Amino acid sequence: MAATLKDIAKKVGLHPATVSRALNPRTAHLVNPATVAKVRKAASSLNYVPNPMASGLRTSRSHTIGVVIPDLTNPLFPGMVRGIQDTLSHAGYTPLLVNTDNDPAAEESVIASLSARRVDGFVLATARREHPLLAELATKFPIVLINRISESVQASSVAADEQHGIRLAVEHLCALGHTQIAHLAGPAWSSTGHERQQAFARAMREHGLTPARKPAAVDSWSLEAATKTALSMLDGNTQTTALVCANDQLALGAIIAAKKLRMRCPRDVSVVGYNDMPFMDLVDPPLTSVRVPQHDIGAEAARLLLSLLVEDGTMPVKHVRLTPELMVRSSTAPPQR
Amino acid sequence: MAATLKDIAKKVGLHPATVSRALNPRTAHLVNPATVAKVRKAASSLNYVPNPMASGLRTSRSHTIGVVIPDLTNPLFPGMVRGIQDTLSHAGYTPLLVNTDNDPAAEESVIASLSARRVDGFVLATARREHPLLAELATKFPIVLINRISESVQASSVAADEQHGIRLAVEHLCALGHTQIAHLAGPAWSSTGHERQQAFARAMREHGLTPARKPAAVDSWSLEAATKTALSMLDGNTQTTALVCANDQLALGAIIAAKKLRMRCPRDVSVVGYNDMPFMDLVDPPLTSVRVPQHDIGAEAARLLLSLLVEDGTMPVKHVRLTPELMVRSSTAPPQR
DNA sequence: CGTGGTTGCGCAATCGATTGCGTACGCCGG
DNA sequence: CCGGCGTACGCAATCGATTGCGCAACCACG
Repeated sequence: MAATLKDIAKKVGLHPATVSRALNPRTAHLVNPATVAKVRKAASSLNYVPNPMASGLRTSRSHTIGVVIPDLTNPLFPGMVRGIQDTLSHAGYTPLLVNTDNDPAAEESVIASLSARRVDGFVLATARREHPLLAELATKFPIVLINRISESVQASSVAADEQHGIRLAVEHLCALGHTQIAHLAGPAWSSTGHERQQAFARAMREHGLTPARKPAAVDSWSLEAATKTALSMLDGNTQTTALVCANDQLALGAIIAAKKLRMRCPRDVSVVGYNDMPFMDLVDPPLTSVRVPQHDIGAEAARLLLSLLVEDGTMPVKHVRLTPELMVRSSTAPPQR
Repeated sequence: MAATLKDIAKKVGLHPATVSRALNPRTAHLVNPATVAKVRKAASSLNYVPNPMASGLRTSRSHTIGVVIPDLTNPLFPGMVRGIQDTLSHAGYTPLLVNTDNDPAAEESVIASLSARRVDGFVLATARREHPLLAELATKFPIVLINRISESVQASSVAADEQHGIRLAVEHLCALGHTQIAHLAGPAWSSTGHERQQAFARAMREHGLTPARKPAAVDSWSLEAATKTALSMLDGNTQTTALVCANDQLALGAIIAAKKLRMRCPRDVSVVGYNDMPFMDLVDPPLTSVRVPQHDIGAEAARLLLSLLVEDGTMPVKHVRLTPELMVRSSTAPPQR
């Protein structure tokens, strides 16, 4: 059905090998330019499309990249995925997307199946701060971590500048007049949770403030966990006037908790989120949030991985940090005293 | 590096062909059970993983499926994608996910690149009511349409029962006492837009009502377009007390338009959405919306496609309609008269 | 005219798995 | 003991593209 090199060869009266070289930009210089032109014309007239399985078999490169996401239905990730796809596809690579549901066992199995597919590399958004599985994976494949990073893994990464993002949030609250600010922290096993907590402590110090209370950390990035934790943070606590949350789900949970306690946001407590997921401008109240450049994170990660693939020599590990910005909305206001 | 059939063959003293047969469940019966066991043991001791490019080259089946989505950042789709993935991966297939940005030119190019990858079939969420490209694709590949369908394409499909969904919305509004109900319709080129509009007209007739005004249709599924259209619908129109919107983005746009006109939702106008995207319970006001079973739609589509792949004989075209349910929240209330 | 270097291209092996065909062997009944 | 049959397995071709090797033709130069 589909045309092959042999068909083209027959049509132009050349050997398939010559046709192969003529059609491959990297080897076309070995072939007479006039011949190349003839071959090109024949190829397009036959609607020739190279068979990636055949070339992959020979070269043992599949031109596919495994993209491992904890949960695609978390609106943070589709933007990154699109950034990855846009960049990879321009380079002739195809992403193979999988979910792990934040489950390490599922992660191991999807990584195994992607390896079985002979992907050329990985982009992973599932890193934990301690992550032996990825540490080992990094020894066998080119990999790039996104969003969540891991110092225990010897690999390049692309993420938001958490320090900067949290500082924007704290500065904003200070400028509004808040002094009693607390942090609703993400899970400590996640770099994002950990770094944002550290960043919060530092930003508060920089402003000469002490946190309104010790940070409370949720055990998962879910709205339900956040609601529970925020309830225990806010209950009977009239001091705290502002909450910096480690992501938007936590912020939404905090707002729900506040409502349950008959506190109003932002009147009684200001809340800042992180990530600025879609529609956060339409929730009640519209959420002030730190916007991370999702598409850029994905695109940059893909670019990094592509350069790893060409430089089979060990390119130095590179940690890219992209700058977030603060979207100020109505979940923050001056404290009512 | 990786073990091959030949390595196993050498280890157990058999021919690679025999090993291949022993390891393939479909042909294992041709081999002595004792031999099969021996081969299996050797395979696992060598960590043998079959090379999909080699087997694909020989069999000309890639065990990959193209999944074509208009826009992954639209929260409607990730749920479907996950349903597709969950089902396909259990069957040993890998989805290849691409976006089209609702752009027909982009669609053509991504379909071309998936064909170049030699996918075994397609799941498409990009159908228009007239869609020559897909009609032609259906003659060359097994395909299944999801969410949006197309009568001009000879292919199976899985979608929500729009008739039922819209009826739920209209019934709910009637039960609240509304009689002046209008429809904010989606683009007519989309089956979802078209069917929901038809369904609205019929549901109104069934309740002995006439629409408060002719349906106004947006030209794209975007919040911005919806805001503009809803503004012109509601401006100077004090009759209409309720709006059935063709999806959630349109509903959000309608709410924004109402606010701009100093109408309050639900006090002055009730609004019903469609799809029930994530976080629609947290927008202001919490949106009453028709929930479609996203995961099930994806899973069922994948199942349908898989059965198309085994029955290379022409399985009859099948149109599956899954039943939506209404999530009642606070964007609907009895009319204030 | 002979030598050396370059250019253009063909040959054939190779990647790993699959599969049609052939054959050896064992078992059975006659 | 022989013919017939079925089971278990090997052989070799095949899928389509890539690539090391080498041949032949060509040019230039001494």
